[in-house]
Amino acid sequence: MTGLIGEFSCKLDGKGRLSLPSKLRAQWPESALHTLVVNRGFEKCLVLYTKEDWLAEMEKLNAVDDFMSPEIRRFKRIFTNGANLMSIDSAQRILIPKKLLEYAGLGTDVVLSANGRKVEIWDEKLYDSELNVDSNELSQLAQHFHQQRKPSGE
Amino acid sequence: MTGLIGEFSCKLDGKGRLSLPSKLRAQWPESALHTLVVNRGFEKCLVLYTKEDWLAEMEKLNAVDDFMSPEIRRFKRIFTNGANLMSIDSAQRILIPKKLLEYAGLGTDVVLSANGRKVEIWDEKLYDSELNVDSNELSQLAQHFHQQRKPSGE
DNA sequence: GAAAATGTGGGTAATTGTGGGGATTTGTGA
DNA sequence: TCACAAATCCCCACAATTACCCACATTTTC
Repeated sequence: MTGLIGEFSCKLDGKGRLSLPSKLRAQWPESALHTLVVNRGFEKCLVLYTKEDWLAEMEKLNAVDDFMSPEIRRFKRIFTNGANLMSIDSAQRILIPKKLLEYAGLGTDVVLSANGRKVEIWDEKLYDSELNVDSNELSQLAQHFHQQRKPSGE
Repeated sequence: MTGLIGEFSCKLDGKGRLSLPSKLRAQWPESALHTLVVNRGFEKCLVLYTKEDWLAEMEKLNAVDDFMSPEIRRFKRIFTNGANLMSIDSAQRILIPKKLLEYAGLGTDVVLSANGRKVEIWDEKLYDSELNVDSNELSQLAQHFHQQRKPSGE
């Protein structure tokens, strides 16, 4: 449940429908497929969860009361963002809302990238350039990661 | 019941009527649709609840005694004041009172954003700018959230 | 290589969204 | 109390979107 794996190339048809690869579907329980949640990602991509996993994410947010401060409300809003419920049709596809298609700049060719409990949906070209690094940059990123990791480890 | 999900683009017609998207309606029991409550939001937006959920919000307020202070009384008054009971018409629309339209600056294009037990109603432009953050600001917000969360964890 | 399962595309019917006419109710001022 | 204007409600009509269905290409499995 917490270890989705896989990278898949798929096509979006003219109606904005995306068929979920069977190898991805197989990693979720049958029942979950009728209540999936898509949302904007922080980068120019979308994120796909089961409803259950999405609500679990939301739990964290709802632990803090709205009355608290404007910043809290804004933060929650930004996170909750464009979440949309959807279910797969008889051909194992989901219909992605227009607004989200635009947000992520999705064309015909897209890539699904599973990781943890979420699946990122990228336009293929953007995905390729996102993953395109030279070794210098990679080692810089690793260093940054290491520094950020320390404080919370204490 | 506690997990409304969805972001919807809708139009307000010239009469101030807003049709509720079917995917939102489907998340409430049929019976609730005839007793919805709209109110001013803390930001420049409106908030929509079922009557049941609204009453639950009121509970929070009533937990604090009126004797406490003038500010308490004023807050309660203002918060309670804007609340309007409404029901959907045969075309699945609600009629939003003029005063509230003005308060939230609602034009033709609005966005409904569901989260938890409430639905926020925003003018589309305001909504877009509310959600538009750069990464610096976002990390500040996240930090703020993190700090607020701690106390309740103890 | 054949059969099964999956991916892709599109047509059509049903549902939903949007707008507006006009009757009824409510509020206001003479 | 009446007349008038404004707001609200109840209809209907059309446009847009979505759900459902089928066909066929492609890939996988045996």
